[in-house]
Amino acid sequence: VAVTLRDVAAHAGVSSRTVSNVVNNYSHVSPTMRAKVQASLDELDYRPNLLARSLRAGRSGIITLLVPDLTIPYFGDLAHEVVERASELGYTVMVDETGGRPERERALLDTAARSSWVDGVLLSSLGLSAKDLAGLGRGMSVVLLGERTARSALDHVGIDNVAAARSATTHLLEGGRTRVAALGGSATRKDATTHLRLKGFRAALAAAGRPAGQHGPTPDYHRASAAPAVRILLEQDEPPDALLCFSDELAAGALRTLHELGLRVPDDVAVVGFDDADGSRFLTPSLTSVRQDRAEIARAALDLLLERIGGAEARARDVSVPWELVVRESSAACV
Amino acid sequence: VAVTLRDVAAHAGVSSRTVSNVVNNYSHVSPTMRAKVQASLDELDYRPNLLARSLRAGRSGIITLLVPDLTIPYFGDLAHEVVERASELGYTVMVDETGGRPERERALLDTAARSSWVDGVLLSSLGLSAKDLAGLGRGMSVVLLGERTARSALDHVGIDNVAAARSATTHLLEGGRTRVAALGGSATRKDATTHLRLKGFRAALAAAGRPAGQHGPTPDYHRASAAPAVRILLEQDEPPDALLCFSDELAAGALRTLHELGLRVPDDVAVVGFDDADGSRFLTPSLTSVRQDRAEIARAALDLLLERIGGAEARARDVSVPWELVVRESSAACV
DNA sequence: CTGTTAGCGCCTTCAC
DNA sequence: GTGAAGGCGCTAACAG
Repeated sequence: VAVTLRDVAAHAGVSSRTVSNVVNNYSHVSPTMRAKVQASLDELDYRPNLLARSLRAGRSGIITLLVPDLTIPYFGDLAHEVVERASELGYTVMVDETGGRPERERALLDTAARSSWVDGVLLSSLGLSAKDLAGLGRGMSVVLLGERTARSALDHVGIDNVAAARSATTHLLEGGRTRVAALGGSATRKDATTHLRLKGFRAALAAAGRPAGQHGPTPDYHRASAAPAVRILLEQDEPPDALLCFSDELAAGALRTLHELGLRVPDDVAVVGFDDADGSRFLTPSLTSVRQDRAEIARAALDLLLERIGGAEARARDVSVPWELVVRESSAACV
Repeated sequence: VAVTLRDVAAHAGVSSRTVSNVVNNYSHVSPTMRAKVQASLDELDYRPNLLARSLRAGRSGIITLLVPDLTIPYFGDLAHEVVERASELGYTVMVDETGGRPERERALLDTAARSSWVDGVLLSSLGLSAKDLAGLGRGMSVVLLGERTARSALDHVGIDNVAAARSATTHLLEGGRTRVAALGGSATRKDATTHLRLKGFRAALAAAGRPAGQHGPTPDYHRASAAPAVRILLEQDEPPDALLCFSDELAAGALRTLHELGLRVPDDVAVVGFDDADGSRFLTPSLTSVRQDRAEIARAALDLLLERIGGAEARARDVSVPWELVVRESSAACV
C-alpha cells in the first residue's frame, strides 16, 4: 500500500528525480512543475520511506541512550532532558536499559555499533572498565555520562564527584555533625562513582581533622537497598549522626528507615543525597542534595556526540558540568 | 570502512548468497563451506547493516513509546516495563515525550506513521479525542495505554478507572472520613482519566448516601501542581478530611503541602493516590494507592501491538488490566 | 547445495 | 530544468 517516489512520478508524468527535488525543496524546479508534482504528492498521500533515505544517506538521525534503569527518577529526568534536546537537534532517541550490569552494557553497546541503526550512543555506565569501553567504542560515536572513568578513550560529561562529595561532607560537619557516614555503592567493585565520592568524603573529614568515616555499601542505588545498610550503620556503639547518601533514592530509603527506627531527621540524624531528583524537595523532610545540572549534561553530551558523528577525531574530552549543594530541611544544623 | 556481504563473499571466494545463508543460519550449507565463510566473517569482522536488512524485510523491529513525560515516575516505571518486555520479544523501543499536549501527540503519531521507521506505536495519550486518533491510526499499528477513550477505533489497555476510584473512595468512607475531596486533572477539558475517576468517586459517595464531594482541578499531574489546589480546598469552611488524588505525584505534593499547613496525615487528613509508583511506599507517611499492574499493561499492550503488526484486522479491543488498592499509612482509619 | 539476479525506496552523478 | 541509470547492503526468487 505504500506510495513510492516512482508512483508519484508516474502519476504526475515526470521522472522520480523531479519528484525528489520537490520533496526535498531543491531549487531548479519550475513553479508550474512544482505545483503539478505537489498536487500528485498530496493526492497520493506520499510519505518518504525514512529507512531507504537513511540507507542511502548513511545516517539515521537516531541516537541511543543507555541508562541503568528508568524506574530510578534521576535517569527518568536525564532521559527527559536528552530526548528534549535531541529533538531540538533533529534527532530521535532510542532508550535501552542496562540494569547497570557490565555484560549487558557491553552487549547493548556492541549491538549499537554493529547495527548501524544508530548514529551514536550516550552511555550512562556503571560497571564497565576503561579497557572494556575502549574496545567497544571502536567505529562508533560514544559519549559517557555520569562518572569519570579513569582515562577512558571516550568523551565524557559529568560533575566533579570528588569536589561535590567533599562539599556536602563539609556542610554536614559545619552543621555540627560529628559522626558522618557515607551510604551507597561499592568500594570494592569497579564502581567509579562511589570511588570518587568516597574520596571527596574522606578528604573533607581529613581536612577537618576528623577520624575516617564509615561507609555502608549497597548493591545498587535503589531506595529498597538503603534499609539494610542503614540498620547496620546505626546498630553500632557510636552510630552516625549524619548520612551522606550517594543517590537521592538511597536518601529517600534512609529517611524511611530512620523514621521506622524512631529517629528524627534532621534532629537525630542529618541526611544528604546526590542528584537532586525532581521529587526530592517534596519529601518530608525535604532533602538536601547535590544538584547536577541535567539539562547542561544533556546539552554538552549531545554537542560532543554530534561532533563525533560529524567525524571529529579529536582526543577524548572531559566536560565538567556545574553542580550545586541545595540545602533543605534534612540537613539543618543541630543546636 | 563498513564491511559488506559482498566483501566477505569476495574474501571467501563464494557468492554473497552463501554468506547470507551462513549469517542467517540457514540450512543447505555444507559444513566445510560454512566453516570457510565463518572464518572470513570473523577475520573481516562483518556486521550486518540492519538498516538495509529492514528495508528489505519491510519491518524494522522498532516500536515507539509515546508518554507524556519521563520525569513522572509512573511513566518511567511504565517505560521500564515496556522496554524490558519488548526486548524479550526482540523489539527495540524508541521513546518520545508528548508533554501531554494534543498537538504534539498528533505530530509524533503522524511522524511515526509516515516514517516507516517504526513497526508500531504505544501511545499513552492524555489529550486526543477519539476522532483525532481514528484518523491518525490509519495505516499504522497503534495501541493506546492508560485511559479508556470512549469508543476509539484503536486497541486499548488500561484499568477500570471508575471501579478503582469508587473502591478507593469507599475505603476512605469506611475509615470514618466524612468529607472526601478529589484532587487532580480537569473536569472540563477532554481529560478522560479524570472524567472516569470522578465518576467512580461520585458513585461511591452517592452509594453511601453522602453529598457530592468537591474536586480540586490541576493543570497537570505533577507534584508541583498539587499545592495551590490543596490550599484552596482546605481554606473552605468545611475543609476535607480526606483527599483522593488522581496520581501519586499529586498525592506526594499534597502530603508536602499538608505538612506545611501543619496538618497531620492521616490524623487530620487521609490521602490516597493513583498508580502506586515505586517510590510511594517510601514516602512518610507511606502512601495508600491504587496499584496498576504495569508489567501486565506492558505485556498486554505489546501482545496486541504485535498482533496488529502481524496484520490482524480484528475490531478494536479493550483489555482491562488488574488493579488493587494498596492500603498503607496515609489512609489509616480515624478513631 | 551454491551462484546469479533482481529489487526494497531513495538520492544523485551524469547526460540531455 | 529535467530524465535515465546506478547503487546504498541486504535477502529471496530462480536457476543450475
